[in-house]
Amino acid sequence: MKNKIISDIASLLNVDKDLVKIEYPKDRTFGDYAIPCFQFSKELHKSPIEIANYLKENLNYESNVVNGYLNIFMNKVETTKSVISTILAEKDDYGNNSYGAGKNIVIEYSSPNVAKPFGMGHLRSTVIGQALNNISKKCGYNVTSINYLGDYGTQFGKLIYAYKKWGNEDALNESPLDELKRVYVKFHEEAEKDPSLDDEGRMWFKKLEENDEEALKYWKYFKEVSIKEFQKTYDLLNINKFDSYEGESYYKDKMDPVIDELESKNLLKISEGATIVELDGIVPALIKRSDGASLYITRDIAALLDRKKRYNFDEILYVVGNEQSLHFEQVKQIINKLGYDFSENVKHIGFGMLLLNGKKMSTRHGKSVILKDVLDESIDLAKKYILEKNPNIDNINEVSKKIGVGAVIFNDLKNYRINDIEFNLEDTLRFEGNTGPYLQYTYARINSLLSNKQNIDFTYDNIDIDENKWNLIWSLAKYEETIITAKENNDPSIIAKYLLDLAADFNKFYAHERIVDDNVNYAEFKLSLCEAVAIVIKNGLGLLNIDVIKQM
RNA sequence: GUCUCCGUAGCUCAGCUGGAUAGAGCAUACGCCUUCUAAGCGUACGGUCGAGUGUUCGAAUCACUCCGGGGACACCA
Repeated sequence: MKNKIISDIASLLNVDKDLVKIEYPKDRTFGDYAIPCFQFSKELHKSPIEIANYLKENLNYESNVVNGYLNIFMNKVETTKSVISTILAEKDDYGNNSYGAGKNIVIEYSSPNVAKPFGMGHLRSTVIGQALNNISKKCGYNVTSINYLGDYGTQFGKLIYAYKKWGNEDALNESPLDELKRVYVKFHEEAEKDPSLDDEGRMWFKKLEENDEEALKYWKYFKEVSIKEFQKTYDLLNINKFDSYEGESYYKDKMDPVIDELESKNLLKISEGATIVELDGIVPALIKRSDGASLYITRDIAALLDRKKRYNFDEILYVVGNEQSLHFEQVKQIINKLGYDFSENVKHIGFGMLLLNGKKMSTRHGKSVILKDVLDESIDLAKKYILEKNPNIDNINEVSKKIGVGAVIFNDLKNYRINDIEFNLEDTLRFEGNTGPYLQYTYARINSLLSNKQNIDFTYDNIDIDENKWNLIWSLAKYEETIITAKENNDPSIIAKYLLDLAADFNKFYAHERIVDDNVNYAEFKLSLCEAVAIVIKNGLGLLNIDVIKQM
């Protein structure tokens, strides 16, 4: 429809299609679409009002002219028929589109560190990445999800040394991650007093790189127990599996060819004993330490080239915190300098930090906040609130899990991802206002209405589509383009905001008239509208990886 | 110091590929359940869009400068 209006106007005015802008009026009573006519003035040498009036006279749409805008009104009955019948027919498939059809997209996200607790620091990457995964699939992309586990690096040298020195096997068997965390924290405390420990750690990492048997044995064990532990958190978040769990270690033997390639293209320089690549406008990238050991960026380049070969992606998303933006700039420049042409399809999907009382949630010195603990706490709090509202509820454990976890996810996704967010469990779980529970409540309310639906054919004769209903229907009609906008911006918050608006439209409609009407035909129409809303809320929350609840 | 992100109502934030009187939620005050879940709906209160200059028919939105805050910046990832 949008495209048809644009081409109609472009051909009528004989201007380029790109010059025609179509937007939604600020005030919904102005119209359904608005075409500002100011930009045509220059080219056509007429006033915007004249042009708008000319369009009104010559286009076959119901419209009016205000302040240089042409406001277009849709045929309410026809649009309503089409929207409701489409949604009820397509259900979970409503909003599926071909924006990314035939394209491969690789998304790297979550990426917790082996041998460390799955901390809050990885929450944002996990939920944003999973949402982008769902959204991309909805847009027709062939998605490959990668959990780039932090299973390699100097910290493993430190950890092996620390475990050998202070570790306790019984404790390790009982609660592996706690014991590993304990010795790791111990290492940092001791290293502050005795810096030579850092050298020991580096030495053990070097052994690991050289496939030393003892080092490898510890490393494998640490990884194994960690992955088992992580899955408990993923289960809570409804994340089944990733297409790949190849972590940094996978690229252990794939870095030398990259270094050779850099060498052969004369990009390497030695500076202060380290091997670097000089870049344009930004600081040089350190490829090898002065002791010859590899660094993060070297692996990332190896991984990127490897993934390009294996997945032949059209686009690759790295869902990693804002603080790494320089790193990804370096990676892209190096790829360019190596002569590859896909660096513009490498996208760093940055996000702000989670703050606790205005401060960063830290992982150093054992102060990390464990994600699973927070989710469990959220579930408990949700349970308490739900029982206050509805003491006789069925399936309290399942409901509080869905609300508690959903609230945490929604809180993370509702704002533009670049911004920092203050994490406050009380606010996150508020059952009023712009929250996950508000959406789940709206869904449950509709669900209870739907028991009155008879699933009979109804007609649109004598059906009054007033302002509240029309706003709701028009919102439903915008779902698909909202998904595409979310993908274009790689920003799940666009969906979250849409759902809040949709729920507000529904609740307004619900508050102002009775749905189960004495007139059976009218009731059936309204219940069909309600069902359509429920389908879209479920569908949209699904994209955010949040479950709905039938009763709460 | 350099680069970068951010600065909108008391608080948390939308709006930012320029467009019509700057919008929500929370908080505060009041109102709406003998009928579908009041976890809802409504009314009121609340803004020099950090400051300034410029570009434009038009700037919260773009450019530049300044102020304030966060982050990154060589052997961590």
